[in-house]
Amino acid sequence: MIEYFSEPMKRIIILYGLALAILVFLLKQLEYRFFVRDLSIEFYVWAIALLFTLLGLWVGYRLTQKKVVVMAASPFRLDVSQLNKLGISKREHEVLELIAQGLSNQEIANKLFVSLNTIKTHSSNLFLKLEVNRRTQAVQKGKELRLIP
Amino acid sequence: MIEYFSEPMKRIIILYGLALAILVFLLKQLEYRFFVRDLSIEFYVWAIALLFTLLGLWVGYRLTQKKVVVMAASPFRLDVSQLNKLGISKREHEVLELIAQGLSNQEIANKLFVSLNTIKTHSSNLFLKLEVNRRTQAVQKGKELRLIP
DNA sequence: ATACAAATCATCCTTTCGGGTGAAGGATTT
DNA sequence: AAATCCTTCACCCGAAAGGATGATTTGTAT
Repeated sequence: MIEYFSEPMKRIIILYGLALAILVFLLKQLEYRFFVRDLSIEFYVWAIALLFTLLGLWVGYRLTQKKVVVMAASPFRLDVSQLNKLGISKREHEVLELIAQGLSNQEIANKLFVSLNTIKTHSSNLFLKLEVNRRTQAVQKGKELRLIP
Repeated sequence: MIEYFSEPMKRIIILYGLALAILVFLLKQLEYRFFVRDLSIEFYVWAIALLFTLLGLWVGYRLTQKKVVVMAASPFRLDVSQLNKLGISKREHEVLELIAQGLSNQEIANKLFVSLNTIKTHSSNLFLKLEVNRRTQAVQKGKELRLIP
Protein backbone atom coordinates (compact mmCIF):
# COMPACT_ATOMS: atom_id res chain seq x y z
CA MET A 1 0.00 0.00 0.00
CA ILE A 2 2.65 2.44 1.06
CA GLU A 3 5.49 2.71 -1.34
CA TYR A 4 7.36 5.70 -0.02
CA PHE A 5 7.19 8.31 2.68
CA SER A 6 6.77 11.85 1.49
CA GLU A 7 7.25 14.74 3.89
CA PRO A 8 3.53 15.17 4.64
CA MET A 9 3.25 11.42 4.99
CA LYS A 10 5.94 11.45 7.65
CA ARG A 11 4.07 14.17 9.47
CA ILE A 12 0.91 12.10 9.35
CA ILE A 13 2.68 9.05 10.74
CA ILE A 14 4.19 11.09 13.56
CA LEU A 15 0.77 12.60 14.24
CA TYR A 16 -0.77 9.18 14.49
CA GLY A 17 1.92 7.94 16.86
CA LEU A 18 1.43 10.97 19.06
CA ALA A 19 -2.34 10.60 19.03
CA LEU A 20 -2.09 6.99 20.05
CA ALA A 21 0.43 7.70 22.79
CA ILE A 22 -1.67 10.50 24.20
CA LEU A 23 -4.79 8.39 24.07
CA VAL A 24 -3.17 5.47 25.84
CA PHE A 25 -1.77 7.78 28.46
CA LEU A 26 -5.13 9.43 29.07
CA LEU A 27 -6.88 6.11 29.35
CA LYS A 28 -4.31 4.87 31.83
CA GLN A 29 -4.80 8.01 33.86
CA LEU A 30 -8.55 7.66 33.77
CA GLU A 31 -8.24 4.04 34.70
CA TYR A 32 -6.25 4.71 37.84
CA ARG A 33 -7.67 8.03 38.95
CA PHE A 34 -11.31 7.16 38.70
CA PHE A 35 -13.07 3.87 38.48
CA VAL A 36 -14.52 4.37 35.11
CA ARG A 37 -13.22 1.09 33.88
CA ASP A 38 -16.38 -0.65 34.88
CA LEU A 39 -18.52 2.22 33.87
CA SER A 40 -18.75 1.23 30.24
CA ILE A 41 -16.47 -0.18 27.71
CA GLU A 42 -18.77 1.33 25.15
CA PHE A 43 -17.55 4.72 26.17
CA TYR A 44 -13.97 3.89 25.27
CA VAL A 45 -15.04 2.34 22.04
CA TRP A 46 -17.07 5.36 21.07
CA ALA A 47 -14.40 7.80 22.02
CA ILE A 48 -11.62 6.02 20.21
CA ALA A 49 -13.79 5.27 17.21
CA LEU A 50 -14.85 8.87 16.92
CA LEU A 51 -11.34 10.21 17.32
CA PHE A 52 -9.79 7.90 14.78
CA THR A 53 -12.64 8.18 12.38
CA LEU A 54 -12.05 11.89 12.35
CA LEU A 55 -8.33 11.34 11.93
CA GLY A 56 -8.96 8.89 9.12
CA LEU A 57 -11.36 11.30 7.48
CA TRP A 58 -8.86 14.10 7.73
CA VAL A 59 -6.04 12.00 6.36
CA GLY A 60 -8.21 10.63 3.59
CA TYR A 61 -9.28 14.13 2.73
CA ARG A 62 -5.71 15.37 2.67
CA LEU A 63 -4.52 12.49 0.54
CA THR A 64 -7.26 12.68 -2.06
CA GLN A 65 -7.29 16.44 -1.94
CA LYS A 66 -3.95 16.38 -3.67
CA LYS A 67 -5.34 14.23 -6.44
CA VAL A 68 -8.19 16.68 -6.92
CA VAL A 69 -5.83 19.60 -7.10
CA VAL A 70 -3.58 17.73 -9.47
CA MET A 71 -6.45 16.79 -11.75
CA ALA A 72 -7.90 20.26 -11.71
CA ALA A 73 -4.76 22.30 -11.95
CA SER A 74 -2.32 20.33 -14.07
CA PRO A 75 -4.03 18.03 -16.47
CA PHE A 76 -1.19 19.03 -18.76
CA ARG A 77 2.00 17.23 -19.59
CA LEU A 78 3.85 18.59 -22.60
CA ASP A 79 4.16 16.02 -25.36
CA VAL A 80 7.74 16.58 -26.48
CA SER A 81 7.60 13.69 -28.92
CA GLN A 82 4.79 15.45 -30.77
CA LEU A 83 6.91 18.56 -31.01
CA ASN A 84 9.73 16.57 -32.54
CA LYS A 85 7.43 14.60 -34.80
CA LEU A 86 6.03 17.81 -36.24
CA GLY A 87 9.40 19.51 -36.25
CA ILE A 88 8.21 22.43 -34.18
CA SER A 89 11.10 24.50 -32.84
CA LYS A 90 11.39 26.05 -29.39
CA ARG A 91 10.62 29.50 -30.70
CA GLU A 92 7.61 28.33 -32.65
CA HIS A 93 6.28 26.58 -29.60
CA GLU A 94 6.79 29.74 -27.60
CA VAL A 95 4.85 31.71 -30.18
CA LEU A 96 2.07 29.14 -30.08
CA GLU A 97 1.78 29.58 -26.34
CA LEU A 98 1.46 33.32 -26.66
CA ILE A 99 -1.06 33.00 -29.48
CA ALA A 100 -3.07 30.75 -27.19
CA GLN A 101 -2.98 33.49 -24.59
CA GLY A 102 -4.85 35.72 -27.00
CA LEU A 103 -1.97 38.00 -27.91
CA SER A 104 -1.68 39.66 -31.31
CA ASN A 105 1.44 39.18 -33.40
CA GLN A 106 2.56 42.69 -32.48
CA GLU A 107 2.16 42.00 -28.78
CA ILE A 108 4.09 38.76 -29.14
CA ALA A 109 6.85 40.60 -30.99
CA ASN A 110 7.09 43.14 -28.17
CA LYS A 111 7.12 40.45 -25.55
CA LEU A 112 9.90 38.50 -27.24
CA PHE A 113 11.86 41.60 -28.28
CA VAL A 114 11.83 40.72 -31.95
CA SER A 115 10.20 42.28 -35.00
CA LEU A 116 6.65 41.75 -36.13
CA ASN A 117 7.96 40.10 -39.31
CA THR A 118 9.79 37.50 -37.28
CA ILE A 119 6.63 36.54 -35.45
CA LYS A 120 4.75 36.35 -38.71
CA THR A 121 7.37 34.00 -40.07
CA HIS A 122 7.22 31.84 -36.97
CA SER A 123 3.45 31.69 -36.95
CA SER A 124 3.33 30.91 -40.65
CA ASN A 125 5.76 28.04 -40.24
CA LEU A 126 3.81 26.91 -37.22
CA PHE A 127 0.56 26.84 -39.15
CA LEU A 128 2.21 24.83 -41.89
CA LYS A 129 3.48 22.27 -39.40
CA LEU A 130 0.18 22.10 -37.57
CA GLU A 131 -1.67 21.99 -40.89
CA VAL A 132 -3.99 24.83 -39.99
CA ASN A 133 -4.54 28.26 -41.44
CA ARG A 134 -5.86 30.31 -38.55
CA ARG A 135 -4.54 31.01 -35.10
CA THR A 136 -7.72 29.82 -33.43
CA GLN A 137 -7.30 26.48 -35.16
CA ALA A 138 -3.66 26.40 -34.13
CA VAL A 139 -4.70 26.86 -30.50
CA GLN A 140 -7.25 24.07 -30.84
CA LYS A 141 -4.84 21.64 -32.45
CA GLY A 142 -2.09 22.62 -30.03
CA LYS A 143 -4.32 21.61 -27.15
CA GLU A 144 -5.36 18.39 -28.82
CA LEU A 145 -1.75 17.43 -29.41
CA ARG A 146 -0.78 18.43 -25.87
CA LEU A 147 1.58 21.12 -27.02
CA ILE A 148 -0.09 23.71 -24.80
CA PRO A 149 -2.26 23.51 -21.65
CA MET B 1 -20.95 19.94 9.21
CA ILE B 2 -23.69 17.72 7.84
CA GLU B 3 -26.51 19.55 6.22
CA TYR B 4 -28.43 16.74 4.60
CA PHE B 5 -28.31 13.00 4.20
CA SER B 6 -27.87 11.70 0.70
CA GLU B 7 -28.44 8.04 -0.10
CA PRO B 8 -24.78 7.06 0.10
CA MET B 9 -24.51 9.09 3.30
CA LYS B 10 -27.30 7.07 4.85
CA ARG B 11 -25.53 3.88 3.88
CA ILE B 12 -22.35 5.15 5.49
CA ILE B 13 -24.16 5.99 8.71
CA ILE B 14 -25.78 2.58 8.85
CA LEU B 15 -22.42 0.99 8.17
CA TYR B 16 -20.88 2.89 11.03
CA GLY B 17 -23.63 1.88 13.41
CA LEU B 18 -23.22 -1.75 12.41
CA ALA B 19 -19.44 -1.59 12.76
CA LEU B 20 -19.76 -0.15 16.22
CA ALA B 21 -22.34 -2.66 17.32
CA ILE B 22 -20.28 -5.58 16.06
CA LEU B 23 -17.17 -4.23 17.70
CA VAL B 24 -18.85 -3.79 21.06
CA PHE B 25 -20.31 -7.25 20.82
CA LEU B 26 -16.95 -8.81 19.98
CA LEU B 27 -15.23 -7.01 22.80
CA LYS B 28 -17.83 -8.13 25.28
CA GLN B 29 -17.41 -11.68 24.09
CA LEU B 30 -13.66 -11.43 24.40
CA GLU B 31 -14.02 -9.94 27.81
CA TYR B 32 -16.10 -12.77 29.19
CA ARG B 33 -14.69 -15.70 27.31
CA PHE B 34 -11.05 -15.07 27.96
CA PHE B 35 -9.32 -12.93 30.51
CA VAL B 36 -7.76 -10.51 28.13
CA ARG B 37 -9.10 -7.56 30.00
CA ASP B 38 -5.97 -7.29 32.05
CA LEU B 39 -3.78 -8.25 29.18
CA SER B 40 -3.50 -4.81 27.70
CA ILE B 41 -5.78 -1.95 27.14
CA GLU B 42 -3.40 -0.91 24.40
CA PHE B 43 -4.60 -3.82 22.35
CA TYR B 44 -8.14 -2.52 22.32
CA VAL B 45 -6.99 0.94 21.55
CA TRP B 46 -4.89 -0.22 18.65
CA ALA B 47 -7.59 -2.44 17.25
CA ILE B 48 -10.30 0.16 17.41
CA ALA B 49 -8.04 2.90 16.22
CA LEU B 50 -6.94 0.85 13.24
CA LEU B 51 -10.44 -0.21 12.33
CA PHE B 52 -11.92 3.24 12.47
CA THR B 53 -8.97 4.87 10.85
CA LEU B 54 -9.52 2.57 7.91
CA LEU B 55 -13.23 3.34 7.94
CA GLY B 56 -12.51 7.05 8.10
CA LEU B 57 -10.03 6.73 5.27
CA TRP B 58 -12.49 4.83 3.18
CA VAL B 59 -15.28 7.30 3.83
CA GLY B 60 -12.99 10.25 3.19
CA TYR B 61 -11.90 8.63 -0.03
CA ARG B 62 -15.47 7.97 -1.13
CA LEU B 63 -16.55 11.50 -0.34
CA THR B 64 -13.74 13.21 -2.20
CA GLN B 65 -13.79 10.63 -4.95
CA LYS B 66 -17.09 12.03 -6.10
CA LYS B 67 -15.56 15.45 -6.50
CA VAL B 68 -12.86 13.98 -8.68
CA VAL B 69 -15.36 12.20 -10.87
CA VAL B 70 -17.48 15.30 -11.15
CA MET B 71 -14.48 17.36 -12.09
CA ALA B 72 -13.26 14.84 -14.63
CA ALA B 73 -16.55 13.84 -16.24
CA SER B 74 -18.51 17.07 -16.48
CA PRO B 75 -16.10 19.93 -16.88
CA PHE B 76 -18.76 22.08 -18.49
CA ARG B 77 -22.03 23.50 -17.30
CA LEU B 78 -23.30 26.50 -19.22
CA ASP B 79 -23.58 29.55 -16.99
CA VAL B 80 -26.84 31.06 -18.19
CA SER B 81 -26.77 33.76 -15.53
CA GLN B 82 -23.52 35.01 -17.00
CA LEU B 83 -25.11 35.19 -20.42
CA ASN B 84 -27.95 37.28 -19.03
CA LYS B 85 -25.64 39.43 -16.94
CA LEU B 86 -23.59 40.30 -19.99
CA GLY B 87 -26.66 40.59 -22.21
CA ILE B 88 -25.37 38.07 -24.72
CA SER B 89 -28.09 36.90 -27.10
CA LYS B 90 -28.67 33.37 -28.38
CA ARG B 91 -27.23 34.19 -31.76
CA GLU B 92 -24.17 35.83 -30.30
CA HIS B 93 -23.56 32.85 -28.09
CA GLU B 94 -23.88 30.60 -31.10
CA VAL B 95 -21.32 32.68 -32.97
CA LEU B 96 -18.99 32.51 -29.98
CA GLU B 97 -19.18 28.73 -30.03
CA LEU B 98 -18.26 28.61 -33.70
CA ILE B 99 -15.46 31.10 -33.22
CA ALA B 100 -14.14 28.85 -30.48
CA GLN B 101 -14.18 25.99 -32.99
CA GLY B 102 -11.68 27.91 -35.06
CA LEU B 103 -14.02 28.93 -37.86
CA SER B 104 -13.59 32.14 -39.83
CA ASN B 105 -16.42 34.64 -40.06
CA GLN B 106 -17.11 33.49 -43.60
CA GLU B 107 -17.33 29.86 -42.53
CA ILE B 108 -19.65 30.80 -39.69
CA ALA B 109 -21.83 32.75 -42.10
CA ASN B 110 -22.08 29.73 -44.40
CA LYS B 111 -22.87 27.42 -41.52
CA LEU B 112 -25.65 29.64 -40.19
CA PHE B 113 -26.97 30.58 -43.65
CA VAL B 114 -26.59 34.31 -43.12
CA SER B 115 -24.35 36.93 -44.65
CA LEU B 116 -20.78 37.65 -43.65
CA ASN B 117 -21.84 41.12 -42.53
CA THR B 118 -24.30 39.65 -40.08
CA ILE B 119 -21.62 37.55 -38.47
CA LYS B 120 -19.35 40.54 -38.27
CA THR B 121 -22.05 42.48 -36.48
CA HIS B 122 -22.66 39.63 -34.06
CA SER B 123 -18.99 39.15 -33.32
CA SER B 124 -18.44 42.87 -32.87
CA ASN B 125 -21.30 43.11 -30.39
CA LEU B 126 -19.99 39.99 -28.71
CA PHE B 127 -16.54 41.49 -28.30
CA LEU B 128 -18.05 44.63 -26.81
CA LYS B 129 -20.02 42.62 -24.27
CA LEU B 130 -17.08 40.41 -23.41
CA GLU B 131 -14.81 43.46 -23.29
CA VAL B 132 -12.23 41.93 -25.61
CA ASN B 133 -10.94 42.93 -29.02
CA ARG B 134 -9.77 39.70 -30.57
CA ARG B 135 -11.49 36.40 -31.17
CA THR B 136 -8.79 34.48 -29.36
CA GLN B 137 -9.44 36.59 -26.29
CA ALA B 138 -13.16 36.05 -26.71
CA VAL B 139 -12.62 32.30 -26.67
CA GLN B 140 -10.47 32.60 -23.56
CA LYS B 141 -12.96 34.76 -21.70
CA GLY B 142 -15.85 32.64 -22.87
CA LYS B 143 -14.24 29.60 -21.29
CA GLU B 144 -13.46 31.47 -18.10
CA LEU B 145 -17.05 32.63 -17.79
CA ARG B 146 -18.38 29.15 -18.61
CA LEU B 147 -20.11 30.30 -21.75
CA ILE B 148 -18.43 27.61 -23.84
CA PRO B 149 -16.79 24.26 -23.00
C1' DA C 1 35.61 23.79 -41.88
C1' DT C 2 31.37 23.07 -43.66
C1' DA C 3 26.84 21.60 -43.66
C1' DC C 4 22.41 22.34 -41.61
C1' DA C 5 18.77 23.87 -38.73
C1' DA C 6 17.05 27.70 -36.18
C1' DA C 7 16.19 32.44 -35.65
C1' DT C 8 15.99 36.77 -37.37
C1' DC C 9 14.22 40.37 -40.60
C1' DA C 10 12.38 42.05 -44.97
C1' DT C 11 9.05 42.87 -48.95
C1' DC C 12 4.91 42.14 -51.47
C1' DC C 13 0.31 40.92 -51.79
C1' DT C 14 -4.27 39.08 -50.40
C1' DT C 15 -7.61 37.91 -47.09
C1' DT C 16 -9.64 38.36 -42.73
C1' DC C 17 -10.81 41.01 -38.66
C1' DG C 18 -12.32 44.74 -35.99
C1' DG C 19 -14.72 49.14 -35.35
C1' DG C 20 -18.17 52.47 -36.55
C1' DT C 21 -22.62 53.70 -38.33
C1' DG C 22 -27.02 53.10 -40.24
C1' DA C 23 -31.19 50.73 -41.20
C1' DA C 24 -35.09 47.43 -41.94
C1' DG C 25 -38.12 43.65 -40.35
C1' DG C 26 -39.88 40.80 -36.53
C1' DA C 27 -41.08 39.60 -31.77
C1' DT C 28 -42.09 41.01 -27.05
C1' DT C 29 -43.31 44.02 -23.61
C1' DT C 30 -45.58 47.99 -21.71
C1' DA D 1 -49.52 52.01 -30.53
C1' DA D 2 -44.95 52.83 -28.88
C1' DA D 3 -40.79 51.33 -27.07
C1' DT D 4 -37.33 47.89 -26.93
C1' DC D 5 -34.59 44.07 -28.24
C1' DC D 6 -32.97 40.72 -31.59
C1' DT D 7 -31.66 39.60 -36.01
C1' DT D 8 -30.47 40.59 -40.31
C1' DC D 9 -27.77 43.15 -43.83
C1' DA D 10 -24.93 46.98 -45.89
C1' DC D 11 -20.85 50.09 -46.55
C1' DC D 12 -16.53 52.03 -45.24
C1' DC D 13 -11.97 52.07 -43.46
C1' DG D 14 -7.87 50.78 -41.14
C1' DA D 15 -5.52 47.21 -38.66
C1' DA D 16 -4.21 42.53 -38.25
C1' DA D 17 -3.35 38.19 -40.05
C1' DG D 18 -1.95 34.94 -43.53
C1' DG D 19 0.96 33.23 -47.54
C1' DA D 20 5.11 33.15 -50.40
C1' DT D 21 9.82 33.98 -51.00
C1' DG D 22 14.47 35.39 -50.08
C1' DA D 23 18.36 36.79 -47.17
C1' DT D 24 21.50 37.13 -43.04
C1' DT D 25 23.29 35.54 -38.81
C1' DT D 26 24.15 32.23 -35.21
C1' DG D 27 24.74 27.94 -33.19
C1' DT D 28 25.42 23.00 -33.47
C1' DA D 29 26.78 18.84 -35.32
C1' DT D 30 29.70 16.19 -38.53
